Amino acid sequence: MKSKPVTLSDIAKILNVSTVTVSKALRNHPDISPETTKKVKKLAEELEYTPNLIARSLSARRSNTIGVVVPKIAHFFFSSIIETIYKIGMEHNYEIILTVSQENAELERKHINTLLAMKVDGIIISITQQTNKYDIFETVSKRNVPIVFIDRVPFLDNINSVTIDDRGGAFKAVEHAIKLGYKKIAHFAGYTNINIGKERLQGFKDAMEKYGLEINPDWVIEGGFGEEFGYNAFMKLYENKNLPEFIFTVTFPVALGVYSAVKELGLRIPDDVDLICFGNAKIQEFLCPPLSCIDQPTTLLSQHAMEILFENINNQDEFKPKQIIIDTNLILRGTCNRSHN
Amino acid sequence: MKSKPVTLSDIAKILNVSTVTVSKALRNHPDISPETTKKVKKLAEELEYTPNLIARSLSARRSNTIGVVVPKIAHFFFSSIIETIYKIGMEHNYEIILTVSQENAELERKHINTLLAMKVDGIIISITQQTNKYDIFETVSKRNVPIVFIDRVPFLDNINSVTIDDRGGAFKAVEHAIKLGYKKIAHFAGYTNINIGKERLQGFKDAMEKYGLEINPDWVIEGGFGEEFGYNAFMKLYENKNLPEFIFTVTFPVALGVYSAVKELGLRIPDDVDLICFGNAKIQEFLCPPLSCIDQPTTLLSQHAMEILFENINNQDEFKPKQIIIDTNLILRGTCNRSHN
DNA sequence: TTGAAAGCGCTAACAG
DNA sequence: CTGTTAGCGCTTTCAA
Repeated sequence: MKSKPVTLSDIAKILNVSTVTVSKALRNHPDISPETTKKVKKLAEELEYTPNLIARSLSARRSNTIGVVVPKIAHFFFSSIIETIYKIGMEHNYEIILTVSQENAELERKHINTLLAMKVDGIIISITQQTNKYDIFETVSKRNVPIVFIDRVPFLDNINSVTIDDRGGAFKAVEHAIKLGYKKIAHFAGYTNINIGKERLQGFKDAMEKYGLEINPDWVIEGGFGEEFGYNAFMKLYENKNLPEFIFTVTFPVALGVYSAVKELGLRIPDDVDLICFGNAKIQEFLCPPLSCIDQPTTLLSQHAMEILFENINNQDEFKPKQIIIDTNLILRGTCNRSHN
Repeated sequence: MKSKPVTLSDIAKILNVSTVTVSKALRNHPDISPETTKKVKKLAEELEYTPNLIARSLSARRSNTIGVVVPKIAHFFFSSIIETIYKIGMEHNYEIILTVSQENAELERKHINTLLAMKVDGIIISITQQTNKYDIFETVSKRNVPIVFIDRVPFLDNINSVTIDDRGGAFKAVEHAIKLGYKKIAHFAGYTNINIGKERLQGFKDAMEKYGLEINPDWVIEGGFGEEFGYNAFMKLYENKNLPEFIFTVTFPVALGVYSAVKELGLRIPDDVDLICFGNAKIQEFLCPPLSCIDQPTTLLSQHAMEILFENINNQDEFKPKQIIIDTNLILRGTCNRSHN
């Protein structure tokens, strides 16, 4: 027995009131008397009425929906970011519409357009590693849709952004390595055309400079945020017989790639080469040896982003863009944790 | 300069045609002459027209949207399932509306209702570990919304489902352990009120029985699919001085919990206790020692689920529910991989 | 090949 | 407190 959904006017007819009354009653509008409200709600329940959110959005000009764009889902960092966004969204009665750019700027652009077309009330985005044209973001604000950038943000002023203190965090990591006695320090640097890559590289340089260590250009390698990059970069150094004593990697996956290469080559961490990465994941504790890292508080990141977004949504007019930078923590585990001479 | 979105009728007015013509032209409807179509499209582009998907959905009675409900996101298994669903959805021009039940049946129910209210064209769901009332699923089909269950499915006939061969996979794992010479074998079993728990337990029993090994009830422990469960279960056995030689865990996170406990207790894997888990994740290679497992092909899972869903969507009427069961592979790494006497 | 009419289900604004 | 009117932006008949 298939049935088509009951509507406001179905209820209205039965109760001999107007659809408006039903609509208001269902939304607890103070206009409506308690008895009427109760009557309406009772019947709605009996009839298993579900509001048509599409119709509601169209007429109310707000969808109670937030669009999210991330480069990837199955990823320690992003899946945790997303999870928090979902939780907070739910608490605020917002539905989340998540899209995945797959690190592809073209796709990212397409998703943003879709989100606009879906009339989301706001957008949270972490841009791809190749995003370098920013006009789509202008389209968004021309459309009056609040947007907040999170972690991976464009080089733009006057935007809402929540980022990690990438530079400071990187500095912390490298400084720690230096204090342990390491001198031949490499940085596997991701892509520096995007803020996180650029800033982390800068933090690395800051530390090297502060302690008067020379930066060997062969040991500052760009090329990605994923495992393959870490693997390849390490392999290349090995083949060139040019291994550093220590590596600071731009992300956890890159470090994983190093683990992979090291293992394959029969080397040992931290004896043959030691390392630390930017980005925390619980699983690091279980690695061999447990990987030390710079923690980026993902929950905080998402919380701030959502908070700003909601403020902006409810304040369209006189809202001034906010930039928040979140502090990092050095987490020491098996690597980067014993002195070296 | 904020602007409000241009609509069909804006374009229609300028071109001196009707909105219908514009609407059709934009959708390449054969009704419209090539020239008109071209003209319309050109102007639409110039004006940066974006269709209002909400309005479209309302009038077309289909949203081109698929609802997804999963228990968790930041989880090796689910994040990979989700990622594939997104990819496939995009290829078919469907938007995915993902919701997270947080292993909470009440929330799950709420999300399903929201998805119905959002008029999704179909639903893919992996149920929570506590879902035991199935009436909401009847509501879904009464509403004529195709639904396919994936991996964690209700005990119901005549539904679309794509599952892993949990029983067979568990059997494989335990059989392998037995052949290695293990006799004192435990199973950390999750919850058996749900198919994956029940079937994996059954597979464990099958193997034990086939090889004439006795099942020690103290070694078959229920209680969850997460790390804490694995940790606690192992700790309890240890305190009772009742450790098995080998543990088959119902999921990867449970195995991680065991690693955690083992490490804390100063024991060694696989010498003091060996193990294998159901569920594959690349990261297992990097554990200490690398964890062997039963691989569940997540991509296949999602692919089949999406395929069935699309078939069902495009075939509303004479569609017969399909059940697909996917085979598993034994993946041997550092654990469960050397003979024992 | 085009368009007029009607309506999807709901809500905002205003009047009673 | 309740209802009338109007319309959100689009698509689906169906007639011209």
